Amino acid sequence: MTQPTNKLPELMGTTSVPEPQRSNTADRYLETIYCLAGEGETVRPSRIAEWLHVSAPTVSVTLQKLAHDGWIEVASNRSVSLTTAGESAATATVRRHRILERWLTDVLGFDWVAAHIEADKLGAAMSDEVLNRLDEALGQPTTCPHGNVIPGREVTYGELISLADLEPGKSTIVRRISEILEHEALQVLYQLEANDIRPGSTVEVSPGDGSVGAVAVSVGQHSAALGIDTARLIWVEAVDAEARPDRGRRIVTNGPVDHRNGER
Amino acid sequence: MTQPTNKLPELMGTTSVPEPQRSNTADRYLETIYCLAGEGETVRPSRIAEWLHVSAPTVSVTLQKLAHDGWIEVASNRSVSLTTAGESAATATVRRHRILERWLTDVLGFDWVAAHIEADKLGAAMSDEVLNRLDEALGQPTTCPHGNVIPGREVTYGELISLADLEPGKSTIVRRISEILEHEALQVLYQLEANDIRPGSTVEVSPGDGSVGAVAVSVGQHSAALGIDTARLIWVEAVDAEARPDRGRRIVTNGPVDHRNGER
DNA sequence: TGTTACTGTTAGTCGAAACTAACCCATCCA
DNA sequence: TGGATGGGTTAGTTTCGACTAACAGTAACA
Repeated sequence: MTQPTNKLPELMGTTSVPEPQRSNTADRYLETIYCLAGEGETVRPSRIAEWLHVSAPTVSVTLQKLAHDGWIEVASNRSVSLTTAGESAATATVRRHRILERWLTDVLGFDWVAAHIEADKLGAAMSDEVLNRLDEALGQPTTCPHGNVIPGREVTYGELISLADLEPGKSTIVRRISEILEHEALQVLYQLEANDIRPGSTVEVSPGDGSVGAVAVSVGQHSAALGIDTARLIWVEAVDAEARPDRGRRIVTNGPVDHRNGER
Repeated sequence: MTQPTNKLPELMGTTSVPEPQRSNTADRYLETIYCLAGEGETVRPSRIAEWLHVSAPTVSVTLQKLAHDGWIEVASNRSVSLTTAGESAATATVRRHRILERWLTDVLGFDWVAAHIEADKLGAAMSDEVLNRLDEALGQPTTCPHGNVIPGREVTYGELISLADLEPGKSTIVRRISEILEHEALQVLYQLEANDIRPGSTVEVSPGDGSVGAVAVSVGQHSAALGIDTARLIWVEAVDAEARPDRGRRIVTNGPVDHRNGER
């Protein structure tokens, strides 16, 4: 919708420059850039196109506009990063999405996939005021249902490693499932939930040796085989914590950002 | 937003004709027509323009499209009415709006005006599934906060008359505040709520005789003066019920529609 | 070194939904 | 009877955000 008519002026906040108004579309792009960067990927136009299911030219033009309006910067190698303003806009949108997911799963009983889809739709339409009251009613949760930290909140746990790197035979706790699945493999996300592979679950990689491109994990009573690409997107507590007491408990304020991966 | 891309096909429901898809804009027009007709007004293009705060040509073109798609019919005297399909689409949208208003006021604590504005934004983005679960969580309310019946629900009470027609000195119960205020005088709506003139409140018209274009009413301890145009939009229980036992209790399924007003 | 593949941009188009300007037509009243 | 007045429509424009087609630059490889 594009009617500027029944738009109430939001007079609260600073008295400085009247922040250029972002469209819903702009918010979706900023959110995408934020999430991709948070997953440790180099953010390129092609990746954004894939993530948002739009064409490359569309991304190209939109990025120009976002750069012109001061939300992002495009480096000479075409990699995209958020400006300070862009970052703060993005965190607001991400926060919105994650709180909504919590509401949809915890209060209304939706599964992860449905909650993600609905949160996407609702996020664009919900005012900050409604969101804040919802947040309060939910008891100010710290993470989304898949364990991604809600910006502004803090979560305490040990160092995280990918499930793909977990030593077989040792059990540990699932902490976070990457947002990448939400955009590229919803059916996988659905199956993880159905197999009870979720934040807080205790998992163990079975010491089977013949696995090729897959890991066998057991969760509670049952077991499941995961593709290695999927396992890489599931983050669990490192089990050698007591061997390295210097690492100890760690406070995470914005998701376990890990830039070691570099590009894919 | 206008991307047809990430649109999930809704395969549930009947196997008949694939109902032409309505845009959010179409829904807003249908809702408007439904409400105006429900208030007993003749629905004309100019009225719709006023209600939605858009220009006359915009309405003209949109109505042509709606008529072409079979949602409405335009009579030779330019009055607009809903087809069966249009009616059912409109009731769905109105239901959505009223349930959302209930949630926003009862659960999140918003005032009537804020709730109306937010419900407008959210209604367009919320899927039926989310709405239904919300409805259930709310205990399937029968009316919106101002007493307008949620389509599909039933409410039982006596015959309604306008507060402007209430005999002075007799006290009665407020049942419904017209939707017209939501679109044309939000500040009045706000003041009514602040003065506790709301469904369920007991009111009495003070027998002052010198009033010109206004009525003085008392609600509980305090009193307030209402413009006659406002009083006409507040519906209360008729007090002569026992004098006419044949009228008795009445079941209202879709708001106390009253066509006697004709045009304004 | 030259072809191929990948990535990205430019140019042009489309549809939705709003707008203004200008015209059409009926009614009312002097 | 002949203007004003007001409601409605037609025509044409704008903005947003998507698209396709076509072109440009760089890297890989034969």
